[in-house]
Amino acid sequence: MAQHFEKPATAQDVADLAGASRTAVSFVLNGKEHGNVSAATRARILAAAEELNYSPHPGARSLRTQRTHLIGVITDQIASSPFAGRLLDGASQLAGERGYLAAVFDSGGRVDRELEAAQEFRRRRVDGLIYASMGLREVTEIPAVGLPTVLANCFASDDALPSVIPDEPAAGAAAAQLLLDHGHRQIATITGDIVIAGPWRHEGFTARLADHGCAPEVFSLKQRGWTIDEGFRAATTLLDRPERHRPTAIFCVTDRVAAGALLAAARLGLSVPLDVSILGFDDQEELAANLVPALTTFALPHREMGQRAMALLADQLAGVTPSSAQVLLPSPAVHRESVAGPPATR
Amino acid sequence: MAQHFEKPATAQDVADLAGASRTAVSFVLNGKEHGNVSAATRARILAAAEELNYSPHPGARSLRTQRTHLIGVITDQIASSPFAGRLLDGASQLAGERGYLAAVFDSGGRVDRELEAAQEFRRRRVDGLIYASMGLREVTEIPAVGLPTVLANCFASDDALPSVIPDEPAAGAAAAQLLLDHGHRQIATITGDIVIAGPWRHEGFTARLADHGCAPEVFSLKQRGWTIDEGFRAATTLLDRPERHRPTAIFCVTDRVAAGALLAAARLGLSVPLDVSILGFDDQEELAANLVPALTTFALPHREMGQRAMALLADQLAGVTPSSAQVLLPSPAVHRESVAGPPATR
DNA sequence: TTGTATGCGTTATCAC
DNA sequence: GTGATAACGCATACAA
Repeated sequence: MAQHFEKPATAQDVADLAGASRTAVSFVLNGKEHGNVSAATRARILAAAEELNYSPHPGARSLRTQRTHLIGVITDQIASSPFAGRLLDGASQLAGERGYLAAVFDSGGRVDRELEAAQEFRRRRVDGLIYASMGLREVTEIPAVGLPTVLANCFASDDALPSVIPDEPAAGAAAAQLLLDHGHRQIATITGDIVIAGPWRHEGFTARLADHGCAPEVFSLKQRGWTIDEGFRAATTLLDRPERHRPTAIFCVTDRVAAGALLAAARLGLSVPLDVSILGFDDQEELAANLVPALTTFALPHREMGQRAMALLADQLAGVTPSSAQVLLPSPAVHRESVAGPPATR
Repeated sequence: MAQHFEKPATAQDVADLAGASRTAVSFVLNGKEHGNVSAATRARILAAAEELNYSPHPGARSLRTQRTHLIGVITDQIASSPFAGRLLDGASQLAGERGYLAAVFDSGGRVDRELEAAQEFRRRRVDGLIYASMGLREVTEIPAVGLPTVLANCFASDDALPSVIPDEPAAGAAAAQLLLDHGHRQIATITGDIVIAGPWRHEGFTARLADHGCAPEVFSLKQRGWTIDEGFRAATTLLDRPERHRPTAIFCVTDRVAAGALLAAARLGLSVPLDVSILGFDDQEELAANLVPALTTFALPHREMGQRAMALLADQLAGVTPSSAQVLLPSPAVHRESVAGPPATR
């Protein structure tokens, strides 16, 4: 079965080899033979197509059908984010399964390049657009209106466009539940409102705690945001106390912050998770898994967001109207070593 | 200047509006008006095209010209590598500048998916292929032979395909020079042959040192590879000695190894860079910049590799024969805090 | 200098 | 059941 890449075969070639008409070939290969074609010719056509390694010329097809089976993916910064690859990979993979090809254009967060991307994709006659963001955010100006568009990891203010985003409150609640299940009652959080996800996570977290008659001590980061350093300082404040006033568990809004908290605990001579449990969020590659102890955290569903967004778009292009404007995806827990029960003495 | 995305205009529309022929339109828009078209009609055509926001239908064009202006990029794992985004972004950006659109397919390192990708791209009638690897490596089986192909961050055994890779020996030499320039003479290296880049870097490093009558103490990693843990143990061996037998600088084959070395120094009560300088390699995102002290290292030219590979391919598609089969790119130093001069007492 | 005609490979309509 | 035939939008050889 040698691969020959010489000159691609045409439908006419297939028809000739099969002793049939182009019409028959087209019908068979597109599954439109509604009893229009005999089983015998059908078989011959299939065999001929296989033999010639035939695949229809996408240009010709798009000329006729007005569809390119191309999807444009516009991202901000996502190409240089540690999570980004997974989202893109999920989107690309699902595109393949549905007969589409995904082309990615990274805007680097610059609006002018987003517009440029949209125009380029329009020139290319893409069938639809996916607009993906590195961090969860609300998006106001979506370029390239007029093309079917789905938002991934971002959402439109007015829900004008379908979007798929992580269910942050649910993840916060799951985080609370995890700590409650381990028996913790004296719980602190290090949080912040630098990005939109922070408050949402926190809301779900405190709500679930409240369900169990518990209220966390809240340390709110007001700095520029999310750094290891800030986590270190915040955790030092929370932990540098007599044992009975010290939280037995800290939920950190971010793995970076959690890394700082781990450092702070070590600096104070506290063992994690024996003296205090530390729970992160994000499952940031190369960080969470390599800390000592390895960080228990929650993984944002980046790959799944890419997949679902593409699936939504493919459905829409197939004429299926989306059941809901917004898809919420769970962030599964990643159990590692930084969370255990509270100290026996408490 | 409202954006109207209704029905794309055709060349005929432009011709009608300009009061000219389709031929003239085609000539003007493709720069083929070799004195075939009057300046007046030329101006009218340009104005009409602008007015209608005209862009030629790529399907129709590809049908006619047998070129899709599409480039397929096949990667292994690259979508989930921290460096990957930069390479892809560089390739994608340069593709845009040259009138191409890059579509990425991640094989996840699995050969069957590489073949699948090549076939999909062939079906799509891409004009050429870029084959990009996450880590520098020799590549044996390139699928989709028959299409113009350029290798990025990998190379073919027989140099059958043009490739663009980092100049590892030169980078090693630059690392040596950096330490020499700071006045170091008692130098150690932590290296290994787990990936092909290691020995190449090391070779350049020792050669440059030899030029200055210097020979490093070599600690060769024989373990599975590249981890922080291994770096820690290796550096402990090198540093846990009386001062006069201790190297004043260590060149680590990898940032991960350097991170371990930093830890080891801290554990031994040695200050970096006051007591010992640590030099890394890779400029691994989220790691090198966030270590304490921030790591001085070398940045692999991922973006540039993507750009150059795409440029090479575009040249080749334009009929320019590549000047050399292999392009070597430098890895610039990233000066941070972990390298200084040797202690004054030495 | 401009216009006309043809073919690229498909799909789909419509007589046969 | 099957086989001509038109049309999609563009580039270009050739006629005017």
